Amino acid sequence: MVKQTVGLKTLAAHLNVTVGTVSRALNGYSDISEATRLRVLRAADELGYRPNHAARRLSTGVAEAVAYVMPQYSSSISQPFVGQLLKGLGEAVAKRGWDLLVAHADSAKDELNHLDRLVRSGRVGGLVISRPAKNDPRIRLMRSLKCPFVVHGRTADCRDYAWYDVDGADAFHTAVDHLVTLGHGRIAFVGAPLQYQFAQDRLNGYRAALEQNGLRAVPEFVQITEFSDDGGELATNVLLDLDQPPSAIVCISDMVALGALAAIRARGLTPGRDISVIGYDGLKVGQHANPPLTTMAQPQVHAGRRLGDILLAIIDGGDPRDYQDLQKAHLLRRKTDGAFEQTT
Amino acid sequence: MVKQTVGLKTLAAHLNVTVGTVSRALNGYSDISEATRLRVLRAADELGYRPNHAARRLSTGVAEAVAYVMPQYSSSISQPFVGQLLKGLGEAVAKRGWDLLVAHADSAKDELNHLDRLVRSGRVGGLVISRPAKNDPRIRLMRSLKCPFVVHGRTADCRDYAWYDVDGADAFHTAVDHLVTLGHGRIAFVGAPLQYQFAQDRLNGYRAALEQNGLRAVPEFVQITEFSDDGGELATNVLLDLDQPPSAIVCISDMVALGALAAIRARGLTPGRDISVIGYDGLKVGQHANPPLTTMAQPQVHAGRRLGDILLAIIDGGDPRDYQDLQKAHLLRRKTDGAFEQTT
DNA sequence: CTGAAAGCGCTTACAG
DNA sequence: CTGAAAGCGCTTACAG
Repeated sequence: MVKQTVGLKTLAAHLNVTVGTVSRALNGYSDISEATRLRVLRAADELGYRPNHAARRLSTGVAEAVAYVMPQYSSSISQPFVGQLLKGLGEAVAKRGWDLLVAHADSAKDELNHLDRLVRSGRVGGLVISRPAKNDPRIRLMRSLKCPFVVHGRTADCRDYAWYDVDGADAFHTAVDHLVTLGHGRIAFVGAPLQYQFAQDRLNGYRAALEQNGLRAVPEFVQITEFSDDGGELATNVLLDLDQPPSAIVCISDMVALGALAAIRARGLTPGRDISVIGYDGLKVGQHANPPLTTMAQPQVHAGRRLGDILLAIIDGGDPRDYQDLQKAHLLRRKTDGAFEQTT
Repeated sequence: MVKQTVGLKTLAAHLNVTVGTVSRALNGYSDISEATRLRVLRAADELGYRPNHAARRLSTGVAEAVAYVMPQYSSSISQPFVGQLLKGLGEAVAKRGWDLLVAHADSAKDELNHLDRLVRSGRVGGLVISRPAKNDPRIRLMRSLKCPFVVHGRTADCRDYAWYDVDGADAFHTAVDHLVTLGHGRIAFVGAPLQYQFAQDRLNGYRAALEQNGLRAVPEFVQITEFSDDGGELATNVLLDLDQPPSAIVCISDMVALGALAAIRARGLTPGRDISVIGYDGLKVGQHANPPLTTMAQPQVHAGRRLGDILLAIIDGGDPRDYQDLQKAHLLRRKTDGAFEQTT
């Protein structure tokens, strides 16, 4: 509603030149006399000129904006990193004076519609998609629209697009190896529904490590549950009720692990002594758990910043396949991993 | 970069009418024959028409977008709620087909500049500003630009604009009252720098409750520290080192309270028995603390949704003073509040 | 080096 | 009820 008070026209009149000249001076064209350029720049600054964004976009056809697609799986756990990510992303696009939009939808279908509208109406010139499903329709959509995008995470086949991910398979392999070193042989996995690739990756890592360490894969030791502390608590209770319960549990996230700790404590057992637990994420709050949670910590690379830089590079014409960034998580030992003790 | 493939022109040609007619049909003008409207709507749907956003904005002058200004104080604690808030805000604006932008800046000066650009270039038609300082320059800016805005929180003088806030003074009054009921007389406050109004409000509530309960205000019992768990730990150590330490501590946030618990445990004391702690926020993770954290929980009203609705109402011409929403927090007892025991 | 003018894709009075 | 046309505020070949 704020009426555009000073536009190119005002500026031009003020300086006794045409709007074309003002525009070229402002946009750094080379065929403008230094004197004119300076006069224009000064006047623009003094009068507080702000180019009308819509007009420029209509004229140039470039959106000067990208969107972040909020993860659908919005349980408590997903929240902490959203703020961080947005901050980094914002920084990356701000360097160029571009805008950052956030897109969100309740149902998958709404989301596709929303994204289609966003890119086809010319609102955004690129997208970052987070937490993809195994065969994510959003990725197919962006492909068909030929819209630049980068994925935070990976799908089953991730050869042909840009992505940034942390190696979940490797992380769970490491976690299991660590527990084996501590003497554990009965190691369980508490995971989330496998439609999300990250859930599958982490399970794969667990299984591979079991096999490589010559451990038998006990079917009941794989519990798929809700991606939350409550889910973790439920699943852990099932594990503890087994005739032969595990002596260690790797959890798909710190939040799930927090639930596992609660279940263990509720039985009068001590996590880290009677049964080991390792989480994933490296959340700061894990440090305040009871006892402090051992976890596979994600590298503190600023994922948002990196995703933004990648997206801009692709928009500039870079080959998406040149931007595939796989980070490793590392073991952060706190107090919930301990040596196996042949008590019972 | 995706060329606008089907525009009004394509549609018009396809239907043998003019673009004006198509536009009017699409926008629900009343002076269009039902038959034409249907034909147009169908064709638009079939051809997958998406109006060019920039063109429409240039033509109508309305931005069809609002921005959320990320809080500057971006320590770990601020993150959890950002995701939630954005989701609610997104829902509110999506109902109208508007976009949600996020703005963020490192320095206060950058931020003002950024916001000025955002509104004066016509990118957004309204703003939600969170966590205001006592006399927030962003609010002054929006006023001078006559740009609609709603504040998440309040400043010292909040009579003339729209806001949504939780009553921090009341919450800390309640917390202190509760501790007094439990027999505590030496109650400390761990807070954050007072440039932020919420920090001042909560301190005010603490002080008012002290006075009303006839308790002496001990200057050393007010500790201003960094807004984080580390800050809470530091401040609590100072309190415990006092000749006459407090028997209870109210903390400005759950994250700060988590730090307080760590400091207490480190001395072999038991929170909730030897010394009581009450946090603020009602974060789920507090439940997994050692022991589970008693806290003043914020109401589960969807703040983002509410902020969005308020902003849109104001943009529609509503009087900002009609949209001032003060919610109350409530005491959520877990395990860190206990009766005072005259031991020492 | 600068001016004059067309064009980006919509919306919306104004005729008829 | 529909058409013809101006206009939103920029950018950018094209002349000169």
